[in-house]
Amino acid sequence: MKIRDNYTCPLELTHDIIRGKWKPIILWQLGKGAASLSTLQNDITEIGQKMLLQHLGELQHFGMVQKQLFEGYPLKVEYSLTDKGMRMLNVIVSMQEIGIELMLEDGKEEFLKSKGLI
Amino acid sequence: MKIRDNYTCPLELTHDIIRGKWKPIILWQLGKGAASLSTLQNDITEIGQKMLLQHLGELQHFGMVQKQLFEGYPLKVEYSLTDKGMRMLNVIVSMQEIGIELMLEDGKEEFLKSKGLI
DNA sequence: CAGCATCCGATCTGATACTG
DNA sequence: CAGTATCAGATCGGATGCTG
Repeated sequence: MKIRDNYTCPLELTHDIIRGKWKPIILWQLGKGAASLSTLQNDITEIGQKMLLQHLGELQHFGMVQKQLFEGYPLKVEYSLTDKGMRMLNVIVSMQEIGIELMLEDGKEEFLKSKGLI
Repeated sequence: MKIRDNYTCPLELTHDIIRGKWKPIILWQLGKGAASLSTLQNDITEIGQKMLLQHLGELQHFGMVQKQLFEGYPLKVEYSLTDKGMRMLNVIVSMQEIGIELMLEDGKEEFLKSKGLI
């Protein structure tokens, strides 16, 4: 993603941070706790490794996610939310909640039930 | 914007609704009250007419915005938030708030003051 | 004033192949 | 397991000109 170096409005900044097809779901997953690259890739069905790494990198750039490296083989890495990331998670949670509301109003109860969301 | 006809997750739906460079600011502006096309274009500096119309159309598609036509010349149109749009505004407000927090932590007080945001 | 059509460069996404 | 490089197609953003 093209990263700007300044913003004309706070809204624009937040919008950029969660921009991209996979950013919200990555934050959502990390909200459950730290995870390795492969764990994330298993949990987020259909995401490719390249997009996962790219979006993780952008989230690190914005200070939402931190990476911890463990020495030795096999390689081990743990991604987790920073304090900022946890606060950003509030926005993600709001998005999830209103999304559920909208889907309910659109007659998607069955779908939501099948996902265990209601 | 390419519009999907189904979503695998509520978060994905909300993310799509506010996707695009100008959607959050358009919702923000309409949160202040109904507005005409030209009013919006004046208030949102730098947006072009095409993007404004396109994003307004998408917000209407998702039921966030409604359009009221007035008969006679000169033509008059009023865009405003629907009930859903007003609820979505809560997400936008959260985004603005966390954006302000992040900018403060990044030493942007002067900028925010100049905008009257703090 | 409100809105549409077209064209083009910039960006985004994803598949594939390769490295430590 | 974690991460990089490259390439192609889809999408996005914006400038411009035209219509009712």
